[in-house]
Order: sequence, then C-alpha cells, then structure tokens
Amino acid sequence: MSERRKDIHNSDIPVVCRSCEARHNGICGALDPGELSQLAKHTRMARHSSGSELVGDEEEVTSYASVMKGVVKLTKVLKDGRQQVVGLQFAPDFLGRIFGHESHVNAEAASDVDLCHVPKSALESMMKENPALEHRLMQQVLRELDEARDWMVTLGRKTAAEKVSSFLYLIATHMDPAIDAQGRKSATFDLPLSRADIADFLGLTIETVSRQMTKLRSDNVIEVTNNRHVVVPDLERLELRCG
Amino acid sequence: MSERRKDIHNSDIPVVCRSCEARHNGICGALDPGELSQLAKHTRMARHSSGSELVGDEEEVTSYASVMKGVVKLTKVLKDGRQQVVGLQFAPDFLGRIFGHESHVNAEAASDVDLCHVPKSALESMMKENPALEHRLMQQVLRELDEARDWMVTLGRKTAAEKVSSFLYLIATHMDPAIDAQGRKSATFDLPLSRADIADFLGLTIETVSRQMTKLRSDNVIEVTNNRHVVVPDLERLELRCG
DNA sequence: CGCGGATTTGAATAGTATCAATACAGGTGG
DNA sequence: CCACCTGTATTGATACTATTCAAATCCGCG
Repeated sequence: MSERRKDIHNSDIPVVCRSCEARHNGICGALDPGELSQLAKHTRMARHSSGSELVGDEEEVTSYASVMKGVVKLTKVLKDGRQQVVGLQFAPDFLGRIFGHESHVNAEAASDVDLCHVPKSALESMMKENPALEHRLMQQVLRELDEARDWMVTLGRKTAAEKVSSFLYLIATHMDPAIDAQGRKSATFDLPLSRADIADFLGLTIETVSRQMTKLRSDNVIEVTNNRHVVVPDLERLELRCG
Repeated sequence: MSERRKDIHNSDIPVVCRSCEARHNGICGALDPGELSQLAKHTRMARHSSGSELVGDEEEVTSYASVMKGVVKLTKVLKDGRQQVVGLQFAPDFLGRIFGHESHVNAEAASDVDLCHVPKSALESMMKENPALEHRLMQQVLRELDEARDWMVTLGRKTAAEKVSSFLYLIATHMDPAIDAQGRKSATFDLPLSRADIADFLGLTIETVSRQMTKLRSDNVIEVTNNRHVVVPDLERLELRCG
C-alpha cells in the first residue's frame, strides 16, 4: 500500500512503468525513479503473437527485453532438426544474452507475449553507472543456471511419467497466480505450450506426452478441458509423481 | 611477454599466485597486483583426492575456490538415489554459488584436485570494491549457463551413441593441452571420470556407455588403453558422430 | 599370484519411438 | 447457426533402443 502511495505521489516514475511487474521483481527494481525515467526514454513496449521468433540463434544481439506478459521459450536445434527447449521465461524475466555479441539460443513467443524492449547500449551504459543493476542481472542468470541444472536431472534421469508430472508442476507453480497463497493445495491454469513444445522441453515425442497426460487424467491427478486448460486438485499428489 | 616481464619485476605479486592459471584466465585476472596480494592473504591452497566431497547439496557456503588442477563434478541426486552430473569444472574455473547461502549441487573431486580456497567474506568484500571482479564472475556464470543448455540438448535429444561421442569430444577439447594448436586433428588424454560418472553425466547406464565405447573402438574412432587412456586420431570424425 | 573393484559382454525385458489411423477443437464460409 | 476443413491431439500396433540382470574378463594392487 505504501508502495502504491509512493507511486501516485512521485510523478517522476514514468507512466509506462507504473503498473509494471518488472519494476518490482524484475530488472528495473534496481533503479531509482530518476534512472527509471532515463531508461524509459529508450524502452518500447511491443506485443508478439504466439509463435513469432524473437531472437534467432547466432543472431547479433542489439537489444534486450523484459517479459511483461506471456511465456517465451528458448530452444536449440541440432543440424538434423531435432529440437530441445532449454528454458522458459515468464514475467518479469529478463530476455537476452548479456555481454554476448550473439545469442546462443532461439527465443520464440510460446504464447502471446508482451515485451518491454530496451537497446543494448542504453542498458549497458546504465549498468556502468549502477552496479546494483548488474547485480540484479547476475541474480537472474544464477536463477536460470539453477533452473537449467534442475532440468538436466529431469532430462537425464526421470521417466516419461515423471517428466510430464514435473512439467505440469513447474507450470502450475509459475502460472497460477493463486498459488502463492500459502497452504493452497490446488492449481488451475492454461498450458502455454502445445504438446509438441512440451515434448521438445521434456525430450520426448508428442505421443508419449499425450499418453502420460491421459494416464494422469485417468488417475485423477489432473483434469483437462479443451486440451489446454488444466486443473490440479491436489498439488502434493502431483509432486509425488515427479520422482 | 610484457605480461611476463611485469611479473618478474613486480614483486608485489604474491609468490603463490605467480604461476597460477586463474590469475590470467580465471577470476583473479580482474585484480591488480595490490588487490591480488590483499586477497592472497586469505587464500589457502589444498589438494583433494579423487572422490572426496567438496561441497554438499544444501550445505551452507562459507568459502569459494578456484580449480587449479584436476576436474570437479557437480551432481544432483533424486530422493531414490538416481544421480545426474550437471556440470564439470576444469582449471581455472570458479567453484561455489556466488551470493547464495547454500549450494544447490554437490561438488566432488572427479580426479585428484588442487583448489585455491578463499573465504566468502573476503571475496565478496573485494567484489564490492572492484566491479570488474563481479563482472568476471558474471562471465563465468554465463559460460556455465551456455554449457548447461548445450548439455540439455545432449540429454534430451541425442542417442546413446551421440551422447558418448559428445562426451569424449568435450573431454578431448578440455583436457588435451595440445588441442589449442590450430589445425590439430588428433587428441590424447586420460579420462577424468569413471564409467559410472560418465553414465551419470550422460543419463545412461554404465553398460550402455561401455557398449558405445566398444563400438567407437571397433569403428576406429578412438583407441583405448587401460580403460582410461584415450587417443582420438581424427577429431573431425568424432565430431561427426555428435549429432 | 591372487584378490576385489571396475569394466565388458551377453540375453531377456521394459520403455519409448515410430508409423498409422482416428478423434477433437477452433476457425471459415455458406 | 451449422457444416466443413485444417491443424492438433489421442489412441493403437509394432519396432527398436536402452535397461536390467547375470556372467565373464580386465586391471590395479597387496
């Protein structure tokens, strides 16, 4: 609440930033109102529809972005076309390979996505002024590293059933806003990924993903309507199946 | 060369640091001679024999270290004991979860390892003084993230044969010092990991690893003596099998 | 030389992929 | 508003890869 009041009374905060999630938990949380206005001069909000490519592998990076809404998938492809999803980014995650000249992954909008773009130079010069900003980015990269390593365990050592459960658990805890409330045992959400994307994330085929979903449904661990909408009545029961 | 001269003439550089690889390519490359002596007051070199645990999962982190010699493996374990190697660290890599209070992985000496330990507080206070140091750490974390994501592709989408080839290729390019010479087509090295470790790295069983090694041997892609010593006569031919 | 752990090899099995057919959902035009 | 159409998802039958269990061999070491 005091937070809210401050916003209202401090007209220094750029209008576009006022309701922005990234300002609190994202990158911009490291900035004071002055820096925020400075940076906001260079930012550009944009909507990207599901499936559109945001950054190509080995493409030169000229700008960064914060995910404001939706889910971005990071993928890598082998020469023969086999694909692996190597990361999912939710609001208010930061998008882009910091300090690198080219991206090592493809970034694609998995759902409709809103991004807040900022030119590489603008962010990097602000980073020079404000070490807290680089520190914030470091925290994000460390979190991504932890997530990548967690997922390596899933990819290398879990069965198909455990993989699918782990995926649903991951999405449930990231997508259902009500989940933060302590003691909440159930979750409801729309899957941001197609079966093909899920398969590429889990290192499985779409048929195997589908079969495991069917099994979870018949075991009453999940309810699915319209292929995308999922209800998990008891998250603990789902977690038990994650291996 | 001028680099070398500076060392000889500048007696400020601590004796223990003079021949240290980490001073050039590792973390300490961000430090000037004064900072180096300051930090060296707190460092402690130690040898750890193969198999010894360096940091436990969820153990509180009180010190960091640079790998001076040998290979460290980072692992994660599921409740039922299934294990996954989530990273390998070679000299002069940095070891330890920066800014985290506890480690999220187990670190174990895969071979005999020399570490240069430094207390968490000493490094972190120096990081406050010198943003270049944090920047250097950021680079290392970013590299680890890239490696983790590359490995996710291997774990999720490659066949057993491709996994084993990829592993051998990784080790060859990291372990054979002669490999840096351009145009070098062959490599020779000792495997720093047992078959069990390799299996845990690749998400396979030891039997499958063994069978694939046998196949590579009978296809004349590698020569193996004493189970550990490997010669790759033509690296390109190995690379072709990495998928 | 013989012991014990590590590695290789073999045979049977289980789990996942592949190929093929059917069912379903969402959008389009009549 | 409904029938159609297209892409997505499910279900089924079979093939294949990697695992499992078991045995033999190799290697370092006392």
